Order: sequence, then C-alpha cells, then structure tokens
Amino acid sequence: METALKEPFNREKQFESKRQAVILAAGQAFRRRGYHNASMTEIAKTLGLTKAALYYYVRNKEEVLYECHLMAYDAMDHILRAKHEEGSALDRLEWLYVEFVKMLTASGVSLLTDVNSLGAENKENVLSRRGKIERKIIRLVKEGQKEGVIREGDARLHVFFFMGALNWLNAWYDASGRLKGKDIASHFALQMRAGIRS
Amino acid sequence: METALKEPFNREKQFESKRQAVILAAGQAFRRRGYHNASMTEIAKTLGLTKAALYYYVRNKEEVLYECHLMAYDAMDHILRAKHEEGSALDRLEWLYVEFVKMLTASGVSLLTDVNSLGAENKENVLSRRGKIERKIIRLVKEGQKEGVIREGDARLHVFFFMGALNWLNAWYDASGRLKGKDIASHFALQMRAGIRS
DNA sequence: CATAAATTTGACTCTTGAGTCAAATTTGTT
DNA sequence: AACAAATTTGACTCAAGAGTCAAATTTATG
Repeated sequence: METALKEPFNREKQFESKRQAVILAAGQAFRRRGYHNASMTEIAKTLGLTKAALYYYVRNKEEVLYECHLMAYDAMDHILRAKHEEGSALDRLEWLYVEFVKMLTASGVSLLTDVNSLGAENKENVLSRRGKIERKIIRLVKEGQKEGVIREGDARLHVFFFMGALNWLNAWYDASGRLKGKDIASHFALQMRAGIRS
Repeated sequence: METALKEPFNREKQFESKRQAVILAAGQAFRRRGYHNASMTEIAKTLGLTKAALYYYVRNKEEVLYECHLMAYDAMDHILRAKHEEGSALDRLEWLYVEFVKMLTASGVSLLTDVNSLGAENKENVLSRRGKIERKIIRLVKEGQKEGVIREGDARLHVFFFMGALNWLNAWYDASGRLKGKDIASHFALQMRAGIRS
C-alpha cells in the first residue's frame, strides 16, 4: 500500500515540483537578463546544478520559456476565477488588479513579454492565452461602462493602458528595493481606477 | 567652392543619413522580433543590402542597439525641450504625453526595453539617459502636486504607471491597424490625466 | 573616359551557447 | 549489503549568426 500507491505518486510529484522550480528560476533569469542573455548553464548554476541536469527536467530552452508564460497566465487565470462578485464592475476590476500586482511582486512568477523567441505553435498558444485574459478584462470594463461606473471610450484601449503598467513593472520592480509590493498594488489600483471611472 | 566646401559636407551628410536609416530599420526589426531574433542579415535585406554592407555604416550589432535607444531618447528630449510653459503642470504633462505617443506611433522610432544586451558602458549610458527623462517627468508631477492639481502620493509611482503604457505600446501597436496614433494619444492622455489629477 | 573615392559583396572565420549521451553517482527498497 | 531506479555529470557535437576582408562594382569629378 505504502509503496504501491503513495510512493510512485510522490515520485512524480517530486519530479514535477523540481521541474516547476526550474521553470521559476529560469523565468526570473529571463526577466532580469532577457531570454537570450540568460544561458541554460547560468540558470542551472543558480539551482546548484549543471546544464545537463536541467535537460532531465525539460526538453529544450524554448519549452522553458513557453512554460514561464503559461505559469504567469495560470496565476492570472487563478485570480480571475477567484474573483468575487460583490460590488460594481469597477470594484471587481480594482480587486483583480490589486491581486495581479501582488502576485507579480510576491510570487516570483514573471510576466514575460518575449513571445518572438517561441516557435510558431507555442507563440500562438501564448498569444491566445493572453488574448483570453485580456478579453475577460475588457468584458469587465464594458460591464462597468454599461453600469455607468466606467467612462465611455474604447474598452480595449482602457485595458491596454493599465496592463502596460503591469508589464513595465517586471522591468523595474526589484523585490529587494524599498517599495513594498502591497504599496505598489494599492497605488497602482488607485491610479488605474481613477483613470477610467466616470 | 562648390566642391571644396559643399561636396564633402554633403558626402558626410549622406553617409550619416544612410546610417540613420540603418539604425531606424534595425530598431523596427528589434521591436517587432526582439534584438537577438533579428539578424543583421535580415535587417540588411529590408534595406536591399547585404550584411557586409551594414558593417560599412556601423561597428557592430550592439552599437546599433545602443543607437536605437539613443534615437528614442533624443526624440523624447526634443519634445521635453519644446514643451510650452502655459497651463498647469498637469496640462503641460498631458501635452508631453500626447507628443510622446504621437512620436512613437508616427515617427518609426522604437522605444526598446532590452538594455541587457548592451555592454556595461552602453547600458549605463542608456539607463542614465532614461533616468534623466524620468526625473524630469517626476519633477513635473511634483510641481503639479505643489500646485494642487495632481493627487498626492509617490511621484515616481505615478510616473512608472503611465510610462508603462508607453513601453507596452511598442509591443502591441501596429501602424497598419485600425487604431490611429492620434486617437491613441488622446485616449491615453485622458486616462493618464484622470489617473493622477486631484 | 580615366581615375580615385565611396560603396557593396561573396566567401570566408570564429565564438557562443544549445543540446546529447554514456558513464558515474545518489537514493530508496528489500 | 545489493540491486534498481532516479538523478547528475563531464565531455562532447553542432548550428547559427556575428563579424572580416580582399576584391568587385558603382559614383562623382576633372
């Protein structure tokens, strides 16, 4: 029982969690130095491993980049699914935005922008994934416009504007800096909200 | 006279303008495909040249990236110097922001974010250049706060927020799309202003 | 048109980093 | 301990793209 069921299951689980650690570490390297500037050898070293060992966990570098994107979108989807239904569309949007910023500043997950280093298929998937998320947010903005709590105007532009701040965050945010994630989150949320409320 | 003064001057001018064309074309390639994904051969082809010919105009690829950054910052500095002095600090900031967006959507100049592919010295210069521009904008925001037209709060965060939209613009804006640069500019300006006014 | 300077090219070299693999090592089980 | 499975490694191959250079070609001028 112990060995027949629990053990093999744990093995896979351990493998998977190590694999996730690889993706996470790689994502941070990609974010700090860029996909092409961060070598597999370098990433391996931060994990106390050798390059060859990484290839026990992943097929190739591109797959790692792909998984980094997915990891970020999974985290965002998780927040989107958890969104509570109280308050106006604007309130719900603000809550989402706060969670996004907190996640990006606290979890170690990196929201990357380099989508051109992916092969055609992976790129499509990533863009489709991103598109779905954007569309959900755009829909929320449109609800807000119907409710009258959000200013009229191209909802897509409303969203692109404040999503830009999120992506830019990745370029300048330093976890060891004096700015605390929560503070950024509430500041950004306020600015986001003020920017689009009617 | 004709040959002794005008001619050599024109020659240099022609060389320089061709060189600028190379930088501009490269910048667009870097923006669309990323620095490392865009090969010198590919950039040369868009100019109807061969890779070797590019090296008649530039020392190496990194220098091209460096000049791309400078080109964007020159354009921004140009706008900053031209800023008129009428109106509140918020009005002046809005004017700046509109000009930035118009410049980025109309001029073909690319605002790149890949600073890690530069050598130490060039990277420092670029970051220092960027820092100067940011500081000017932050100063303007602080003026606005003194005047009482801009909401209190960390001026740097105010700025990072809406500068994010500018950087993100480069990732999604397509000159051939249905959205016209001027429309984006006025939409973004409104959203920027609303986000920080008191 | 002769010639010199400017520009462009084809055909190379060289470096870097991704990816491989057989062998070594570690871990867990009986 | 002894065995097997899981994990890690050193030492390699290989491709892609940056950068070079002598020679060819184009352009401007007297």
